[in-house]
Amino acid sequence: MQSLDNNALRKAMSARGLKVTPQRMAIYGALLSAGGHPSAEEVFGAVRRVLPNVSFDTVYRALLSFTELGIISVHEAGGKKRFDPNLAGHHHLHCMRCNRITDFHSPELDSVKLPPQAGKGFQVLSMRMTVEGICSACSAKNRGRNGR
Amino acid sequence: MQSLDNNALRKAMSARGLKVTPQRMAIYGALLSAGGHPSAEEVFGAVRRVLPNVSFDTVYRALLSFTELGIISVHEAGGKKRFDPNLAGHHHLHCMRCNRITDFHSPELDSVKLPPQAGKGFQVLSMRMTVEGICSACSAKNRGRNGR
DNA sequence: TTATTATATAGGAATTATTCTTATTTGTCA
DNA sequence: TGACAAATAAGAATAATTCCTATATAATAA
Ligand SMILES: [Mn+2]
Ligand SMILES: [Mn+2]
Ligand SMILES: [Zn+2]
Ligand SMILES: [Zn+2]
Repeated sequence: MQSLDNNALRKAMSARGLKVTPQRMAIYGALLSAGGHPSAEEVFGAVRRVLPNVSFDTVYRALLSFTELGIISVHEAGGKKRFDPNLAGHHHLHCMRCNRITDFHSPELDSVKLPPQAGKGFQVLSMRMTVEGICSACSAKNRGRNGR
Repeated sequence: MQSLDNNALRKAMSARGLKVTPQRMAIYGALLSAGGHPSAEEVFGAVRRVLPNVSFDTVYRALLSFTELGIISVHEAGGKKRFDPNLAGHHHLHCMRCNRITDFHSPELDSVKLPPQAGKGFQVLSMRMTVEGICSACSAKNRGRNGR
């Protein structure tokens, strides 16, 4: 998983006039350590273990700022935002039952070009495939109850 | 745009034990007439012109039911759900500024297969590419103010 | 180092989208 | 037609996100 080291993180922030605060450093670190695609609430929980007085709003705003900087990305799933520090180009499996999001890589997908008439004047920032379905854990649960 | 006629709609509902109510029929119709990828609020506004006493909750629940039936789809964008009656396989451009969602078609994308290790035990229901960026209208706005 | 100042933060309130509750109504099926 | 599970309207409740304001702090320049 490709992400920024502390130095590159500081640089990314100051390059855009954002102050380098202990909160922001810790929040990025917490996002990494949380693993997967955590919600703001989950990142908040993780940061709290390092900075017990950080506020939820600060965490939320920092995550949105990071997104603006383009150093993380965000997905909306299950009615909430999920944050993703993985800078490597990749795609996602999204379970409609438990809302778990899993990465996958596909050189084939990455090389697809947009039909030219599609993006007429549209400035592309990212392209990602989202595969919706039911994860194996959730299918397993049902097997016991319903059948299938 | 591929969608259901009244008859197919009735059939889809009763096939799954859902009652065919005037509200549901009107809500589906309103979703079609609203055009594009309306929010629940927007569909509500459209239905109201036909059934002035329908409640927001009824609209919202109907849209979720339709999604479960698989006769419409949902996208989360800009913090809210956006509903899509277009049954034809297609993909989306999503403007990060105004949250406008635009369809595009791509046989190339549709033919891409998942890397086999990706969906290990994952039951795929749909695959769609989301292209994020800035639409031409939003870029135009900025040209006046900032430059770019 | 110190003073200056634009930003950022904590804490809590407000807002917005979504979901729930309850009393009443209505499709569906026998 | 009659029984009844399911659906609806209306409004309350909840959950996620955003806003407000007083205080604190990182960055910058002297
Ligand atoms: Mn990811
Ligand atoms: Mn569409
Ligand atoms: Zn799952
Ligand atoms: Zn736009």
